[in-house]
Amino acid sequence: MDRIYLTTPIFYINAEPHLGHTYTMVVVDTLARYWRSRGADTFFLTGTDEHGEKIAEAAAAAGESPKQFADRLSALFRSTWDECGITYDHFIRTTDPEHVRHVQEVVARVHERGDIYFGEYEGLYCTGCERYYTEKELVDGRCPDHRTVPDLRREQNYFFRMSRYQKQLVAHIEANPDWIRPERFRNEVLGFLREPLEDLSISRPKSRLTWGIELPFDAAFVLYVWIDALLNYTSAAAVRGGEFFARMWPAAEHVIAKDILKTHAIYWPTFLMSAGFPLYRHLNVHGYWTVEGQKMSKSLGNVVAPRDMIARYGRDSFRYFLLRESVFGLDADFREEALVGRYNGDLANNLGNLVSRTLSMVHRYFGGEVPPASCPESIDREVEDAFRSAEAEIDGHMSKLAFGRALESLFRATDRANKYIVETAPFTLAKSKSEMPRVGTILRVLVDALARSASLAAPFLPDTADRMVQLLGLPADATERYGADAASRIPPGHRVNAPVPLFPRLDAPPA
RNA sequence: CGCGGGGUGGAGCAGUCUGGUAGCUCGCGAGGCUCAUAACCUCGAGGUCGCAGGUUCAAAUCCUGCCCCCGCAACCA
Repeated sequence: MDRIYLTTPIFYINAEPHLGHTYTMVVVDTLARYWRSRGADTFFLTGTDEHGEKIAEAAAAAGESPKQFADRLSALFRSTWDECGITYDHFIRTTDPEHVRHVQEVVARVHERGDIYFGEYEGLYCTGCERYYTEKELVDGRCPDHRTVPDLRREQNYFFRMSRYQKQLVAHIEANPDWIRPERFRNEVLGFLREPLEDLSISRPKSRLTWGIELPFDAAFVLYVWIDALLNYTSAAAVRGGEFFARMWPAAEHVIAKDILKTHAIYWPTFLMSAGFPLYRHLNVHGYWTVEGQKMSKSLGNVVAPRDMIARYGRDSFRYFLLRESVFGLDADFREEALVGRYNGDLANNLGNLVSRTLSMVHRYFGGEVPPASCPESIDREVEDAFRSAEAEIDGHMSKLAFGRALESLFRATDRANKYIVETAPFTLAKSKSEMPRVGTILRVLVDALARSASLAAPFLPDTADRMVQLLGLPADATERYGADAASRIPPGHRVNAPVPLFPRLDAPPA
């Protein structure tokens, strides 16, 4: 696999960025950094979803035009990701003119193909919600939100012949067992698909909503927001030209949260089939975060804002916690106390301390110059092997999105290096002059271990890797290439900087 | 018979698909070291893997039944 086109959902801008969005971003950013460092042709797409009824309403409530509102919120998302150090390649907005053009082109093609027809929809409509409900969604025949009895309404709209592609979709899912992963979500989709698919209403009359993309074949309607939103994925590739599209789009890896499984596993692929595009390579579905055991919600007031966490703990610590403490695909619980525990246990005591004690000894015993490995012993190899194993394990885990496991592997290696210091006791040997060559060799092994740690940690802990590289006196791009050869570029006599604690220990979680 | 997730040493979790000495982090107890961020290292205590049956040479893992917990209005990854 030498190509990868990574996507996050484009976030709907009726809420501010929170823990959930951030998790998705961190996951994809980590994948992007990882694949880039492995030399893969990598593209990372994110953005904002800005059309639709809810945005129009929210804008009105804020006393702004929809476009003004969208500009403001989109900028907020973008700046939040910039502050988090997210390395996206393209930030798409569904209000971008190129996107609008792409959407209209594709919708026109699907229409020409005969997969869009004009029809009438009859359903139970709640005027308060401005949407239709199915009988199942109603509570005692009333709108669950407004407690009112919905009207039976008819509306004429355009429909996408989703039903036409059901068989083909089921066949694809069955032929590609890991196309939707983890498996529980694949099973859920196959469950949906046991029932006949209904065609999808893909228009809204302008009499009801104007904040959307106009249908290319009927100016009286705008496109249903989900079709508009899903097409962001191909849109961003298409604007880069046909060659880019042909090369990268089939390597698409979508990362989403479980709430939008149906749109991505059913609406999207059937629409792609109709449009004549290849399907994406994988749909990767993750779970939700609870906060201190409770559902995160505005009404409970427990929404975790990424900016607050970064301000309090730093980017890498927050990021580390999200990756280390969750299993991709399962729900996870965010507890600040646990974050502090991870910070102290893994980042400060294990990795940070290894950096500290190694550099400290290089300075104390060799004036900051990396000594030559003039006196090797067999135990030295165990440290090198630990990092080599870690690298192989990380590769295995990353291909399965097992971020927590990957980090575990990395920290097993740094832990091995910490034990090595006690086992070889260079600080004891240093008391006798004749042992100094051996002391130097031990420190050389440790400096190499630091370089390797930085290299392996870079996708997960980018700031930390940069700081380690700086402390080691290596060029800033030293972590860009991944792998165990990271160490080989440090010649004897190379000067390293004096240690600065990477992760000052935190005593207690703030209240 | 609504759907889904979960029940593994004191806490939080992994392992369950592809049965075969029950693992990780934290906490706890004892000892050690001093290069280091009150860190680090070693050893130890602590589990009938929700319950009951079944399959098997062998079950946390597969099968059956049962019990308990959580989520399923909206916001929303």
